[in-house]
Amino acid sequence: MGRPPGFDRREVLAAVEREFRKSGYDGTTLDDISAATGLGRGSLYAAFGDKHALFLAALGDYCDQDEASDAAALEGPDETAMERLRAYLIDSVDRQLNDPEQLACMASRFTVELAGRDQEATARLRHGFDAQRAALAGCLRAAQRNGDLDPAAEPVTLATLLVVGFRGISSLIGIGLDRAELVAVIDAILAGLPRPPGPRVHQAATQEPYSQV
Amino acid sequence: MGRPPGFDRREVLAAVEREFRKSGYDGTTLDDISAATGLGRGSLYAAFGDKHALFLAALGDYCDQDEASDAAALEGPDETAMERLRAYLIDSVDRQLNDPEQLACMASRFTVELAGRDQEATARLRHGFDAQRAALAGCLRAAQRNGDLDPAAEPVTLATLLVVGFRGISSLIGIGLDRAELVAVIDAILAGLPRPPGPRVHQAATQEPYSQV
DNA sequence: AACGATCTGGACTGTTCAGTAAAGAACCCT
DNA sequence: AGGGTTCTTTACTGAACAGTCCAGATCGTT
Repeated sequence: MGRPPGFDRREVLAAVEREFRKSGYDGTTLDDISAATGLGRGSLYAAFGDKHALFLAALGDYCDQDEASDAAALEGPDETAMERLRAYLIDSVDRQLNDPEQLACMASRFTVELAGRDQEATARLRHGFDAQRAALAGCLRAAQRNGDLDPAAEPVTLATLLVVGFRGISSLIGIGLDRAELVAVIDAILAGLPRPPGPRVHQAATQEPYSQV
Repeated sequence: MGRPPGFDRREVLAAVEREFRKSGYDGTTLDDISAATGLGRGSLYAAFGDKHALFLAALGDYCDQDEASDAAALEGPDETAMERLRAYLIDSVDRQLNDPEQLACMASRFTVELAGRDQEATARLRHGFDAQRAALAGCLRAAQRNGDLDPAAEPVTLATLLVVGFRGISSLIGIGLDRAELVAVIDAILAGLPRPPGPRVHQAATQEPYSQV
């Protein structure tokens, strides 16, 4: 038994992830990572391998956490499914807006940057997309059971629509859309989800959002 | 009067744009650009300035064309406004899917990559966003005049929603969503736009899309 | 307390990068 | 047809890059 590592793997990967997220894959140098983590290049290579392996480790760690937190945020009783959906979207906007540098999430950024170029990263991102969509579809099914959503609607298509909205919003925050506009878009998306047919008259333009902030 | 340039500026900028779009700003080298355009580094520097200026020129040229083609595609009689809207979204998907490398559009890519880092590029991208949104809002107002859309709805918010969808779809093509899924999402977005209140009963989940492919 | 295995960090290497400069080729005008 | 101006290409430069290596520090074990 020799000397144990003097760093926490999760903490290091979080710092690495942030660097990559800030400057992109090509724009991040090992010196940047070394400065951000406080580890020398030798330590980084010994612990994680080369730059690409280090990136994949950070991406994997990020996706794991993201998938778990998405599932947790969208899990719950059928009665509040629509509220969870709205809170999930608003929260993701707020998290990015409150970020000191308003960086887009790892998934939004690297889906665009690495598609068709880094197969391993793309595969991991695809898995993350499937997980996010599945969590959203589960929440939509709960809403259907509660009578908030048309039971004839296809949950996976609507979940894909929500991920599309999520990614689109995440990328557009970068050019300076403000919170009020984004919240209005989120409410317009949710207002457009198909309501169940029945006695309640649908008046999309004037209806109340599912919950207020 | 000396020797005139032996290249067409638009053609060169189109090749430059494609290189940047493929590999990103940091990932594109002047050698790549030199090979793609057939021009030496010296000619490029003399004609456009340094790498950043060259990028801005290519971005500006791309945005100019994009803004013009968006405006043209969405202009037309009120009666077919909804059809133009759908055709516009479907066309943009098809253009990207038929691209030999399925590259995301310039705007989608660099909005994410350069936000908070390149102010000049971000300003140009913001201008492009505003133009795209304005063109969509104009088309939505036409749909309102034709009675296809709730006159109480706010066209700019809905136009923002459509840009969000546009950008989200563009980025998600990269991880392998197929055309059928994307068309279903587009139809779900359009089906969710608020219909005018009135005798016609709204049954979102089962209604027909505005036109079939 | 001393040993040995492991971690650590800075120096080193070959490569590639953006940008420059100068020599040579091509073209318009007179 | 020739002169002058502009374009084009090649070779060059200093900096920055990813990745390697090794001497020294650190800690669990015996």
